[in-house]
Order: sequence, then C-alpha cells, then structure tokens
Amino acid sequence: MKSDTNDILKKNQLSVTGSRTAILELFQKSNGALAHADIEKKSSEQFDRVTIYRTLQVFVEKGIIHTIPTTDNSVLYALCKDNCSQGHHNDNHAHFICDVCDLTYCLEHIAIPAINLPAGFKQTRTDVVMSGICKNCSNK
Amino acid sequence: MKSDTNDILKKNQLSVTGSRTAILELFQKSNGALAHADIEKKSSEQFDRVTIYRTLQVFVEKGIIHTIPTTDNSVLYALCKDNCSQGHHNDNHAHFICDVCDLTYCLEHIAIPAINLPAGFKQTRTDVVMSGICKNCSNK
DNA sequence: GTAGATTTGCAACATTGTTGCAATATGTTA
DNA sequence: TAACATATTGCAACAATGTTGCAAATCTAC
Repeated sequence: MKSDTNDILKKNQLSVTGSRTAILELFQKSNGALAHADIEKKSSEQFDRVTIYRTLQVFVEKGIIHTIPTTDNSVLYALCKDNCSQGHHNDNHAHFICDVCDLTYCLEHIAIPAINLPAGFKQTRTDVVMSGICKNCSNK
Repeated sequence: MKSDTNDILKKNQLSVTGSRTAILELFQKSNGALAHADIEKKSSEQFDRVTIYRTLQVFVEKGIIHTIPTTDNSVLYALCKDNCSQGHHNDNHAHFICDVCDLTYCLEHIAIPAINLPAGFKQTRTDVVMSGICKNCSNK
C-alpha cells in the first residue's frame, strides 16, 4: 500500500510526505466517500487542520480525488479510479448517498444517459446524485 | 406580487411577515437560483442573518423552495414550481450551472432518463447537476 | 550531506451556521 | 378593535468551517 500511494504521489509530481500518504491511504481503505470532517476525525491527532485542507485541494487539482455534490452543505471527496484520473473536468459521475447509513457510493460502472439540453447550452460535466436506501440497509 | 407571496405563505400555513415576503419576492424576481449569501447581500440591511437562515429552512420544509447540490460548498436554493410544490422529497431535478456567468438554471422541462442501479439499491431522489456554458454566454 | 524548493504547523482571522431567550409581530377570537 | 395566545424576530454568544501569512521543518535533487 505504501508503495502504491508513493507511486500515485510521484506520478502527480507531488512530494511524498506523511500527511499526503496517510490521507491517500484513508481514501483507499474507505469503501465510500469521505467528508473533510471524516478525515479530520480519523487523523486529527496527526495533522493540522490546515494541512488537511491543503492536501485535499492539491489532490483535487491533480485529479487524484474528486468532489461529490450533495444537497446539504457538506462536500464529499472520493478517490478517482485509474481510468478517470486524467481530464476529470469533462467527466460524468454518478453517486448514491444512502439516507439510512449515510454512506456514499461511487457508481463507476453506471452509464449516464445523455440528457437533451435546451438549444445554446453546452454541457461539459454531468453529476448525478441519487439518494435512497443502499443494498446493505435494505437487507436489514 | 405582494398578494402572490401572501397566498403562497398562507397556503403553507405560515404567518405573513416582512422577511418571508421579501425573501420570497427575491426568489420570484431572480431568474436563477440564489445562495444564502446572495440573499444576505440583497437584504442584509433589513433582516438578521439568523432570520434568513430560519426562513430558508422553513421554506425548504414547506416545499416552497428546494436545494440544489453543487460541487463546491455552496448550497443553492430555487423556487419550486407549482406542480412540484408537494411531495418534493421523491422528486427528480435537473439543474445547469454556467461556468462563465455562474447563473443556475432549473431545467424544469427536462426528462431525466431512468438510471439502472445495482441490485438492492432503492432510489427515491435523483439530482442531475450539469455545468458548462449557458445560452447567453455562448452567444457572446 | 547540502542547497533549494516544497510542505507543514501555528496563529490569527474571516465566514458560515446554530442555539437560547427576551422582545416583537402576527393571527384569532370575542 | 382590543387582547390573548402563538409564532417570529433580533440579539448575543457560540460552534464549526475555511483561509492566509510566515517561520520552521521536511523533502527532493544533486
């Protein structure tokens, strides 16, 4: 794992530092998306709040993680899969937020149907945010 | 316009007060969505910040306005059209945010195609957030 | 190992959102 | 319309979240 994160950072021309490695590992371990607050909680003993902000900013800029829009104020971040790590700004994303457990799933393999826009509108990015009950919670 | 907002408030069992009327009129005058900050700026001389927060909360609860998810931290609010003012929680919405002028369009008349979810997922709400260049900006 | 560049942590600050409570405004009833 | 009960507002104080500048520490390349 260590060398994995190491590679990712180097590939993106970033210095390999403790906080970057740790935060990247957090994302790799988590099965869903993480909010800034989650990251703070899971690593706040170690790193300054400011460092986390800046690390997330850099990761987003480099396309290592992406943001997920939500209806409330919270911003979620999730790891970009290998094949979408470049040119993320023209990408389409679908996410599912469970109303029960609050986990966010990245629906990587979902095809987003084309949506017809009114004439004159040029769309470069589409985000689909679905909410409801996830697989785990509906089985309980 | 005054009697219009009056009706809307009464229909939703809300007292007709200065701030509610004013904020509702702001939404009716604006052609796009408004962020909390916008509302503060356009009416901050008149109403307390807290009042604006609470007014927006009440409006959302009553289904008078709805929130629009965005990729950055900002929460946008937009007026619900008449026919979507009830049962808003099971609704589908599409919005377009222009990268140039930053205006947000509610695409009321757009059909959102069904998206196939993995087995076990039950979706109750779908938000589509598109960004790009709007009609006005692409004509410049 | 050392020099130069990058990153971190701290401090201070700005913005955004929340809560309790007293004062005020609203709706209702007589 | 006066008066009561209820709902709303504004204030103050606070909490959470995000930003900036700068010196110290760390990293990379040589």
